[in-house]
Amino acid sequence: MMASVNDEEPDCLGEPHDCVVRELKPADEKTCTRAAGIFRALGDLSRLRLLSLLAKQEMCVTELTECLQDNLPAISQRLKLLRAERIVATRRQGKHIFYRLADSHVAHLIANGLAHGEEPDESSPKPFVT
Amino acid sequence: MMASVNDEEPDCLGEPHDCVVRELKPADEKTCTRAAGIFRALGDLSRLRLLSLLAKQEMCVTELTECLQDNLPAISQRLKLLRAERIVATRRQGKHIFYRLADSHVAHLIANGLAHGEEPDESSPKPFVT
DNA sequence: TTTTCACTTGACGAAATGCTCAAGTGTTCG
DNA sequence: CGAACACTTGAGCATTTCGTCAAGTGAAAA
Repeated sequence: MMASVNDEEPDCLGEPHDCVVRELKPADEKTCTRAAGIFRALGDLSRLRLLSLLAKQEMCVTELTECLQDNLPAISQRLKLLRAERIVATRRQGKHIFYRLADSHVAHLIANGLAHGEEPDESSPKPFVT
Repeated sequence: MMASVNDEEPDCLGEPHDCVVRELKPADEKTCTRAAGIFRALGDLSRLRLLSLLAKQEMCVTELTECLQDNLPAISQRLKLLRAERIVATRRQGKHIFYRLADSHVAHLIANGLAHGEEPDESSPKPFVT
């Protein structure tokens, strides 16, 4: 038995509903993979709090440690992941390594997500963020 | 002993660096939590592919099953999570339940993330993190 | 009412994730 | 040079998350 794809197909599978869209394809696989990677990296409370700081200004690891009231290796681990996803970029200055958001696109994404998070809980008018 | 917050403080902790930002705070906790929840929901390849379809048009579960070539309970589970995060909304019509993106803000966020995912890959291959 | 259909849900195992601790790197300063 | 400093990394763990399967729900047809 190899019911690999669909394990219990509805009878209406091949039939037209009100709108027929069987041939519609999801976005390109590589695009989705990359985008999902970014979203996943942003989808963690500790990392997002960190990024909300970097959205305001460049900071070094020690400063982040102070602002976030967390321990340094933990923060460094988060930064490592964010670096791997190219969400943040670094710059060394003397003994310190300064982190910043990698580009304006990422900054836009974060600002947008936080703006949505600010909205009153249930259904509400949607202010626009560009 | 309770070295709960910082386990190995750098000596420069209280000292000014080139820019002093010790008092800078991350974004509001509730805001971050909500935003991280949304990002986490978008940060999964299967769910993002599904959402890239709903970004194009409203679809019922069976149609999604066809377009995504996946089994129905798996898709229903993903929709359940997306519903919990209020990323999608539903409408019943006869036997079918149609799903759509919950609001334009979410649509904007998804479009934005996918647009970023489309950009030419700067340098390194895939980021893999442990 | 009973049956069918389209979909949802709970439970469980496998895999991925995040944190902590200890050790390691690369830079600067004495 | 060697020591101190700022940060990174690897390993081990507890927790979370995801897909699968079987059973359940509610609307509509019979």
